[in-house]
Amino acid sequence: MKLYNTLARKIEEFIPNEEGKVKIYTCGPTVYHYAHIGNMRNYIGHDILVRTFDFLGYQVTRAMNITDVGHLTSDSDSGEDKMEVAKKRENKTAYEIADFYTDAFFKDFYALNNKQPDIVSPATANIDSYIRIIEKLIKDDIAYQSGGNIYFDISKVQDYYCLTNHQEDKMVVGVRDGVEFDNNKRNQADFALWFTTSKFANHEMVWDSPFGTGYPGWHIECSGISIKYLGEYLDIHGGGVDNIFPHHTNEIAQSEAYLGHKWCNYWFHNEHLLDDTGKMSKSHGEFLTVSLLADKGYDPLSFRFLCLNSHYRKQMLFSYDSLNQAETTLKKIRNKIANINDSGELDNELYASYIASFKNALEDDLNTANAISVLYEVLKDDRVNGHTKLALLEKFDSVFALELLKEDEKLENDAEIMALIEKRAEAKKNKDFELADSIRADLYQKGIELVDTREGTTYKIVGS
RNA sequence: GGGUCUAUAGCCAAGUGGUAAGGCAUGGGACUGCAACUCCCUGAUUCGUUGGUUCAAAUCCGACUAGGCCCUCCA
Repeated sequence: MKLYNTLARKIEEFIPNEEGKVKIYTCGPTVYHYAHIGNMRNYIGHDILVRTFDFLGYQVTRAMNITDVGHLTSDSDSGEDKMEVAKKRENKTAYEIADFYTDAFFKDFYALNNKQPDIVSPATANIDSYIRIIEKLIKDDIAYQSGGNIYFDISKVQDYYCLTNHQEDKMVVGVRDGVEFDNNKRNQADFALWFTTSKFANHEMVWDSPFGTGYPGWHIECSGISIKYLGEYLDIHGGGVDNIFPHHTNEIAQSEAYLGHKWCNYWFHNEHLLDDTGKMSKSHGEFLTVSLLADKGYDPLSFRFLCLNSHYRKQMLFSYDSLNQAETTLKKIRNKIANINDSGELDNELYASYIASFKNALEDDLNTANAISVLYEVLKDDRVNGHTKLALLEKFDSVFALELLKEDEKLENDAEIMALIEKRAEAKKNKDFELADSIRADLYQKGIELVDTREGTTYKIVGS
């Protein structure tokens, strides 16, 4: 299995810490707002990673956090907490906000057929882990207290910028609005591990700690949760590319300073989804969620398919045009598969050969576009009998998760529909096409589409 | 300013030194009473521009152009 490793800035052979097992950590959602489809592309990327390891026979353990403790809008003393902003906006408690958006997130997450991570844990449920790490860092003189907060001193670690190649003296402070210089820090790039009440008057989410009543900084949660549930040695840690700096950089610094050894070997980053205004974000452009696409009549799996047609490390421009294409194509594929007769014995040779092609594509840094090409080859290959095709497609779909073999639903009024189909057949036989067409049109109005085949007429739900 | 990534047909894209996969759309045909579904046929003398290396370059190197992302909230 070859994977691009951000830490090495190249594609590398994946070697797990423990043979046959892989531990994966995914940076989860912040839950003060809806997750848009750009966020979801990242989770689809991780899902393909996990399912590929499943397919290859690894035993996967994956953890994901839910960031339910607010993040500041700035790193300095000023700025507002995002959860507090959401509270004002929606007139709810911070915990109500977090619950609401967590539910919304998972609704969309599962609509895309993403596998449930083995461990999902909210930031607020692991405060003890963060305190343990921070205490050790203070004891080791790597973290320090200043202005009521605890900061991580980046000058105490070797190669702080290992993920990015940044040169400190060339960095610009406050490139973005709302980011200000924090005078409490010893070094410009130091980051907060713990905030105390001195910084925020009405902060609802606070906990007691040896450093004062307050709340954790926004990098410590992932280290804390990962180490707590996945142990001291992690195989793969992932997220969106914008997490590389500072979030993942800081995670490496604090985790390795705490553990005293290398922590995670592979860093997996998904590129962004763009719209015509640039990076898809919560603040500009059309705020699109999976639920909104579903409301517009799209199958959420069409979006998944769209993502699989591209590569996770390539920026992808979202447009309705491309989504429509994806939806059409996915329907065609499902139709073709539905027309395959489950005949013949399993052809072991052809089966193995196509599985190998499929595996090759995925092992090449998750080349899903090529894996999909293998799917087309199977569909078109006359040498492969129906039974073998279906077996292959089922196996492929364990990674794609596009419900390629979804059975058409039988409706409750099946008998009624079959009677009408018979009536239409009779009418066609009598060349009464007016009646035949009106039956077809009526059923279409009710959401039932008739499909004429050589073997007779069947039906399906319109749009499926 | 620094770091980093990308550029292949109308669109999505594969390609990692040996002469441009695949899909969608388009156009034509078969099937059909007409449709839908399905099937067959149909596309790039050329890979952002420009130098160079090589017998050979979309692939390697340099320059340029355009765009994205990061530089302490962001997937």
